[in-house]
Amino acid sequence: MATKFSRQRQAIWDFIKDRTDHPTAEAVYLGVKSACPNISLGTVYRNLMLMRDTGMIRTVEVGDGVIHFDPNTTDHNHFICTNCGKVIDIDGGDVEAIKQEAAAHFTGRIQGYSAYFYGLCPDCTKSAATKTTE
Amino acid sequence: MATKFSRQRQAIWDFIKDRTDHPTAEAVYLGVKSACPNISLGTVYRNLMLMRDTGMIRTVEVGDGVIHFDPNTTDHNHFICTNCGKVIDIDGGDVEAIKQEAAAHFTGRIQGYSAYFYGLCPDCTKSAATKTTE
DNA sequence: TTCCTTGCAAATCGTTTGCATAATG
DNA sequence: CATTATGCAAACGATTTGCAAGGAA
Repeated sequence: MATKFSRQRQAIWDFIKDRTDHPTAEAVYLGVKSACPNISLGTVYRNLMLMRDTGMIRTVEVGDGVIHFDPNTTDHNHFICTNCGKVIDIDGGDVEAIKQEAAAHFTGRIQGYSAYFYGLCPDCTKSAATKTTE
Repeated sequence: MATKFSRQRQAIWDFIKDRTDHPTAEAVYLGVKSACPNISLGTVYRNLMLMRDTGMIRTVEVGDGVIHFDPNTTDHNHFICTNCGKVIDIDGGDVEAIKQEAAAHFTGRIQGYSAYFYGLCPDCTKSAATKTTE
C-alpha cells in the first residue's frame, strides 16, 4: 500500500500531532477545516483510523461513547474529569509496575494495557472550591 | 423514584447478578428471553442503565464499541483477549497500589479507576500452541 | 387509582462504506 | 498512467426515546 500523502492527510496529521487534548474525529474535522475547507468527515475518519492502524496515533475510549485520538503512542495513563469530560495525560507513571501487578494475578500473557482514572480535574476542583455552597 | 420491581427487571437481575462474562445488552436480552419471552431490547437497556446508575452493576467499555455489563462493582481489573474478545476479571490485584502509582503523577484527586489489559487468554494461548504452524 | 414500566417503533448519533471523480507519485 | 484518496450520501449498528397501554403498590 503505497501511501500517497494527500493534502488532507497532511493537514490532519499537522493538526493532531502535537495535541494533548485527545480530540474526537468531529473535533479534528472542525480543526482541519481552515486548512481544508471542504474536507469530509469520512475522510477524517478514514485517515485517523489508518494512522491508528499504522501506529502513528492511538485511539482512546474514555467511556463517553466517542472515540478520542491521541498522538502520544507511548504507554501512559489517562485521567478523565467526571465534571467537564476533559481527558488528561498522566505522564511519568511506572506503567511497567502496573502491568506487573496485574500480571501477577492473571494466568495469560499480558501485552497491551490501558487505564483510565476518573475524578475532578485541577480546573474543576478549583471552581468547585470557589462556590462555597452547591 | 419508588422502584417497582417488575418481572422483567427481576429477570434481568437474576440473569446478570452472578455472571462473570460481562454480557452485552444483546446477550442479556437473549438470555432473559426464556424467562420473559416478549421482553424488548429497549427494556433491557433501560434496566441495565438504571442498575448502573443505582450502582447495582457497572458498565465496562472494552474497546469493541459495545457496552458490557458487570455485576462485580468492586474495584478490579479486566483482561480482554485480543483473539476471541473474551473479557476476564483479574481479581486480587492491589488496585489501591495502582491508583497510588498514578496519583503520584497527577495533581487532581483520583476517585474512580478502570484498567484494561490486552493479550491472549489462557484458552487462546493453548490453542495457538497446539497448531505448530499457522 | 397512581405512578412506574413496558413493548413497540421511530429517532439518534457516531462511524463505516460504495462509488464516481480527483489527486498523487 | 496506475493507484490511492477524496467527497458525498447512503448504510449501519448500538443505544435512546416518545407514547399508548399494562402492571405494581
